[in-house]
Amino acid sequence: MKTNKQNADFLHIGKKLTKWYDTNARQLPWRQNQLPYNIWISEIVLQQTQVKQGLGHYLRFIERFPTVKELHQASEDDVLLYWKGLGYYSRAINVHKAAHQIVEDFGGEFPNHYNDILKLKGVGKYTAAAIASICFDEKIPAVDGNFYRVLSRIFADDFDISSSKAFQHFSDLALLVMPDEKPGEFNQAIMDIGAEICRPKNPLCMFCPVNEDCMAFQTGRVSEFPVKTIKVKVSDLSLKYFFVKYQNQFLIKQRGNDFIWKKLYEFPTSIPENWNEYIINSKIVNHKLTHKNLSIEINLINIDSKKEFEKFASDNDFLIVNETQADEKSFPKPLQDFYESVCLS
DNA sequence: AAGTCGGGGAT
DNA sequence: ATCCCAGACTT
Repeated sequence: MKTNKQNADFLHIGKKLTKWYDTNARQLPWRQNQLPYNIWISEIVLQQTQVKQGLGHYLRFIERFPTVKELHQASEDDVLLYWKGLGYYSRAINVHKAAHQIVEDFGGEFPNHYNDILKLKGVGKYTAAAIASICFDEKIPAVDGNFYRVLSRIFADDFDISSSKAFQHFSDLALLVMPDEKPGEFNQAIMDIGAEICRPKNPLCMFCPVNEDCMAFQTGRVSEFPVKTIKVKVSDLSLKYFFVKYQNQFLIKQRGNDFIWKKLYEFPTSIPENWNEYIINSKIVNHKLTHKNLSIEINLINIDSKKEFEKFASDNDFLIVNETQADEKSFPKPLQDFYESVCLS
């Protein structure tokens, strides 16, 4: 940290942001109260997810699992079902595990200090800081992508946000700005400013409450920040599935806890040699993930022998389900789309 | 310290 | 097409 920054007083910036939040905060369901459980779920849902995308999942999740108790009692499959289509499925696995931690390690009471909150599965430094500041008034900056962007612009700071040291760097910077009072409101102010005003592209600097204090804006260099050197690499991946039907039933199996689509259900990836002649339809579905371009071949196959169908399922550990039963499982987006299109036709 | 994990939206 | 999003976990 540069000495001139340490000696200067930037607290007035934080106070302006907190004051702005008082009258400009977005009205969001988890902000109606400050229940740790609701704030926690909202934070997990919104990891790498925009409010617009996560809001519906949040509401359905809270309705199905209103408190830690219901989440603790639920099966992992049920939690995954309510995460279907949201992505980053380890979040669902971990949020379920964390509910068990809260019951077994914290007596069913949500931990009320940063260091304890940090022990929960799926809760890292950002999320622990967000919960601790919003629910328990702890003065810890919740440093995320919004912080990187807002602070890098306010200080015209070219520190590489793709560096593993960025978190520490911007945490130090945040403490120069963060007031002692209302830490939760300050953190949420950065979230809202980052989402609505200090946007990645086309920021609305004319509406920013701290544009007078923003070094990037004052020097006309807002578009130069934040600095990010590492680009995303995208690779190609081909997958092959067989949608094996016998009357109104078909076969599924749960994926492993590694690779993509953790613990979601999928169709068989191979069939017996002599079944090839029963394939009645084959289509290619292209599906884009953040780091992969998927090409998925899905073969539709009708089996008329109940005995063969059940033997294959039994020998290879597949689950036999009908449409209603499948609706209670979580499938990857492209497989869900295919399965729905087959059942509709 | 680097790699990996989804899906949707904006540009 | 490319980038970003209320990041965390594994190696």
